[in-house]
Amino acid sequence: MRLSKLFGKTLRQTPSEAENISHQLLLKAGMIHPVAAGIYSYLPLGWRALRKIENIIREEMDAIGGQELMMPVLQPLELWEQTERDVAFGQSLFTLSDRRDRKLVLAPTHEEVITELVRRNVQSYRDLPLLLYQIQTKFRDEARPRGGLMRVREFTMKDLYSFDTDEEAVNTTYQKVIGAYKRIYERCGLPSVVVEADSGAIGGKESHEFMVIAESGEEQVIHCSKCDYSANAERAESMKLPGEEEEALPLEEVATPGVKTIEELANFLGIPKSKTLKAVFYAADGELIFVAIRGDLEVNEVKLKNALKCHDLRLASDEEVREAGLVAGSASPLGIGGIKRVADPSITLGVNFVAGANKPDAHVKNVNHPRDFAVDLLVDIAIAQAGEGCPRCGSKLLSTRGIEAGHVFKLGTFFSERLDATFIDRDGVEHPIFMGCYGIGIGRLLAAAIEQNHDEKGIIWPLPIAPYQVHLCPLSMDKPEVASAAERLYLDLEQEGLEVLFDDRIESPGVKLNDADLLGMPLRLILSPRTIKSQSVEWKRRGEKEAEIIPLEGAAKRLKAFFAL
RNA sequence: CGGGGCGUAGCGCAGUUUGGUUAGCGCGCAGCGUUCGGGACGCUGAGGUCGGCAGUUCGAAUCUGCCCGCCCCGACCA
Repeated sequence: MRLSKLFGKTLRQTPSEAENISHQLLLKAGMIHPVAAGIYSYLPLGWRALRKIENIIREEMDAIGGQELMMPVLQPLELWEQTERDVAFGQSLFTLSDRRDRKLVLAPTHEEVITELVRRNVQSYRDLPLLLYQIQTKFRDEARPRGGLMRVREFTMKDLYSFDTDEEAVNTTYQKVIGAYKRIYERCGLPSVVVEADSGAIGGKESHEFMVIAESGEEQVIHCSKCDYSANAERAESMKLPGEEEEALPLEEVATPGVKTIEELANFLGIPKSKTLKAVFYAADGELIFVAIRGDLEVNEVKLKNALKCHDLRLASDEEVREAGLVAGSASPLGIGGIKRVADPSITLGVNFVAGANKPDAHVKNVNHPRDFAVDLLVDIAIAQAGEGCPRCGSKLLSTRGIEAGHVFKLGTFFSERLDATFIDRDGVEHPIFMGCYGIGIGRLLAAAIEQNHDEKGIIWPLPIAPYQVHLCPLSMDKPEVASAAERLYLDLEQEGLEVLFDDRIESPGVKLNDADLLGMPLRLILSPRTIKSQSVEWKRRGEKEAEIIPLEGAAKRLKAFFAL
């Protein structure tokens, strides 16, 4: 490809709208163009990189027996109502009507359609196991798209669906896919870690995410300093620090004028926050819920949502709390009734807690569970924090940030039961099919690859996903001897089947070299009057400091051999 | 959805506080010439509904109201 003809221009200044590095570099290099919030066009270079990633994914999916197919973006809303996932996705689901006023959705994912498809085509255990995948555009009306390609509303995703006869077979498939995913990230130049994850709106039993560890990542990962436990913070468990051991004392009311927060309470009474009980009110699908947790801990809303099995969860407003006859700021599990009470097990770690008195300006000392109050649900709803104990081995937990580059789920029979996808086993008995699903956001993977592979000058493409392998960069293209040598070398390289970006522009060296660094192809070849004189060409790998001079004669063959490795 | 910031040429910005000729600058773009191993220089030139609508005013990029869009933090998010 001749750079002079390439659609898409590099920018000298970084567009001010971009905050994170992959976003800045993709814009600056002319690889993407914004259309609206979270909606991008891919220009030729960006598109080539994206397609390279797709092909790597295809190869790895095919290698484990996956079969590629294609399903529509446009789907009847009815199908989503059957699994109630129209509710689960809520506002993130793009909906529209056709000319007959039929309700349609722009698919955010394809479990419904594929389950329906498999239902029609699988009858027997002999048809299983089955691995089907597609690379397709998906739509999600994200509340806040961000970070360039990191979180967008229209994106390309590879999703693989697995169909097995039983739990055990699913486990085998699951491990096989995890293996393929590891190879994919590795080939894309991305070190990834597998972490336990929440399964969110998709439901299902078990789920793991592939995280690329990066400061710019949206996700918080909690991992053990000793063993291999690691989990997304929204899912992570931990051993909380224990409270003090002491004799349980009788209840005692204390006046606490003006004290509203846990912070103020601890200061006012001169006790640690871990000696208090925090009370929080939530509205779960509209129902007011009382939540208690030890004062030094925070509520993990994902866990709480899962525990309550609700779709919509938010903090209750002061008004809602007041209407229920309760006092925010001095609420207490003591004597509270007519409302669902949920508590974190941390309320049993320690004794003689200080809790609210359910009236203003007062608290109660020496509160103990279950002596003084009962709860309806005692379940882990606490955020795990660095410094706490690993749930497996007890060692110290650490925290880091990561980009979610892939997500795999064991779905069980959620979809197959609702959409009636069954098979007949060896003994003639009908069972629902066991499913798994496995997704990779390709644009996000592209962005993650840049986040991990760049320097202050620009992108450093990992070879397998680079838009072109070679950046042929002749300086002084207006000199006939340079131009003709460059043209010849370009032809030779293309003839060897190499992917070459040929900067045939007549531009100053500074411009050409800086563009080469910005665009970031793995190998840069320089021709100039100097190298022509010695019948040589300069060879430099992007990301390495040292250049090498090789003879012009046979250079194309040598490159071919280099890339064949 | 809550909080904050921003919207003036393809990109980066000034001008808005205190309304007043033809709205500026740098980069980029076009032409000519000189340069040529890390974003060269000179000359000439093109390019703008000042996000939109309405209002105030003799006069609005500038003041007022409403709306739209984009970015960031949070909530949210397979």
